[in-house]
Amino acid sequence: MGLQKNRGCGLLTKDNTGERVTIAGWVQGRRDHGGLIFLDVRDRTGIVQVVFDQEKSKSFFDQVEKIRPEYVIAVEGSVIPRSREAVNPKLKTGEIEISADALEIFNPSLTPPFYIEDGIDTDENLRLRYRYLDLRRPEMLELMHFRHKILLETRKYLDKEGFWEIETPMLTRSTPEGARDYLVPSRISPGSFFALPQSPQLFKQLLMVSGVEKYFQIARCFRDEDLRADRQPEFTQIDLELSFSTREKIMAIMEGLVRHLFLQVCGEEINPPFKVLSYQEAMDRFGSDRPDTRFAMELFDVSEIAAKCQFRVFQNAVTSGGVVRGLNAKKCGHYSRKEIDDLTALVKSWGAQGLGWMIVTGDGFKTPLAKFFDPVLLDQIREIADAREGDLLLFIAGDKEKALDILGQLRVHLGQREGLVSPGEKKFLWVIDFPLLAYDKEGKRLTSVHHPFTAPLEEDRPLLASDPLNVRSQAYDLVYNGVEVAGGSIRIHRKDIQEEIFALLGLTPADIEEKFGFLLGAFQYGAPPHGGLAFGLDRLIMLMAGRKSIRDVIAFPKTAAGNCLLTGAPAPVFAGQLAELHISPVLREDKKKG
RNA sequence: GGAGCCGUGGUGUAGUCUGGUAAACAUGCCGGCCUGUCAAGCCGGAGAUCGCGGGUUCAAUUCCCGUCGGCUCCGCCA
Repeated sequence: MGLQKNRGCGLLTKDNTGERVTIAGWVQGRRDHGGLIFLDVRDRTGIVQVVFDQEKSKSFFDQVEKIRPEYVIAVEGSVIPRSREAVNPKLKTGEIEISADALEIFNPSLTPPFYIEDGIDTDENLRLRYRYLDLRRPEMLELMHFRHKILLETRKYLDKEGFWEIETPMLTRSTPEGARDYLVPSRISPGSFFALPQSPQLFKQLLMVSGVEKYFQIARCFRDEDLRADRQPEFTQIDLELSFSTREKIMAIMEGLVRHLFLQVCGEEINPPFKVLSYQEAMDRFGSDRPDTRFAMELFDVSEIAAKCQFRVFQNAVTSGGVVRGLNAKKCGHYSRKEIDDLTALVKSWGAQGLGWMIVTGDGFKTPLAKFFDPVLLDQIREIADAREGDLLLFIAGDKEKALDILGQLRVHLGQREGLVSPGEKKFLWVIDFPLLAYDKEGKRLTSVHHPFTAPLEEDRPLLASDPLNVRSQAYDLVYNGVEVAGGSIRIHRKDIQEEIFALLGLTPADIEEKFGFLLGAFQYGAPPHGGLAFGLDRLIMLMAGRKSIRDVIAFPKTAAGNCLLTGAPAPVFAGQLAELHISPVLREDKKKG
């Protein structure tokens, strides 16, 4: 390599005027005037214009004429100011240009399949197949840089707080519960498999038993479930755990981390402590365990009033143990019948029986329900709903959990539709006191709401035996603008309680011994009280960067079908490889290819 | 596992509903001219069997069925 790059293209300014510099990068574009050729040269710092004059560049001007977009070149020259008319205010470096007197072409380039520039609207298929070109686009490179800064500042902050970064195995054992595992066959132990970790959960608890006291890891996690815009099969967590702490202390440290990241990486001030809501309150007020509190529109309960009205659907809901809850879509009284019908269809798609509605007018309510409510009841509704002229009240009747959930979704839908969220607004809050267990109707058994290692609230422990579904846990979720970005809990550190939980989850003593014997064993040798939390790093970065897809902040993401279009993974392997691993594929008839 | 949307020169789209000369526009690409452009300009040119397979029809980019790929959502994600 002849020419040695010594400057970033985008960093040159008129302060560099007169300097001899060597820049190197990719050709963004060319403007060929015959005897005068302009090239825009781009590297990760930005773009600078290089000018080649036929007279001055005689010895290599024929080379310059061959240069096309995305060629990789180096140019040596002097930084010269542009004349006033020639200044380009759109470029950071627009006040200067480089007058070239030496050129090296490192590599030509085919015409790229899409434009290497920001804001392209190209089939994602192509972007993923040519991911190396997609990442070359400045906005994508900047996202990678952004991600780097968040990782760096995370490490700085946690180090300062006394956390040690410790790596845990990627090849570990499959455990029941939770997501489907990615399995890795063992060559040395025929018929046995490793699993890729869904999270380093058990290892970090063992590190607490080991006396590490404060651990963290930027941990890659794997879950073999279907994908979403904000879900990839392999993803990264900021995972941490500490001993001798409390829920409140852990939450405070995390608030410090979030504040540090926003300040150092985005230059924005956010002010902990964050609001704390109990799960019950979050559900009652917002119909969600991850409420978006950037706008109000809180839910209200009209069950008692509904019980007294003549409308069968409402009456029946309440008498059969359910509820009638509602929300007030402020100033939406102008919605047409069709718009309300569309909302009805929407809530039906979420499982509602129907949608009750009342438009608040100057002299009462416009509603098909009018005949079922006497005026006293309507007045009560008006008060509970804080109904003013021009408002639209919406009601869902049914099972409490379902009604709340549907109203919660409806609330978010209306919030977006009505533009109630002001751009740039940031709302963090904690949700605590989750139920420890939930009933799985399909499997007809109890499952962990968080995970099986989550400690119950001390005061609820007696209920474990008598009323397990009403036991609350010492779990906490961090919610950012209606998205769960982190979750954690104080863990169980006693063998007997852990065994009790496993038993509630339907594991037999033999299962427990086989799958979790190592954990329970560790608890017998002085396990300290401990707890921790994990951030969904990709999701956090996505939100901080204002992106809609997690794929934008992952260098080499998978498609919705879990494929890598760049490498073609997953792919068949040679029969010999399978034989070595003592496995053979058994394809169902409908899954066979070719 | 289910639902919806999308697939037309390299790229982005139009055409498809209402079948009819095998396809239009922009940009990119190639060649020529051009010494102050930065979305350079002017002139010329090449480039698509309309994702793939089957069906209906005298005739299919267009209608039907299937399939593949991408995206979004539900289920799933302790």
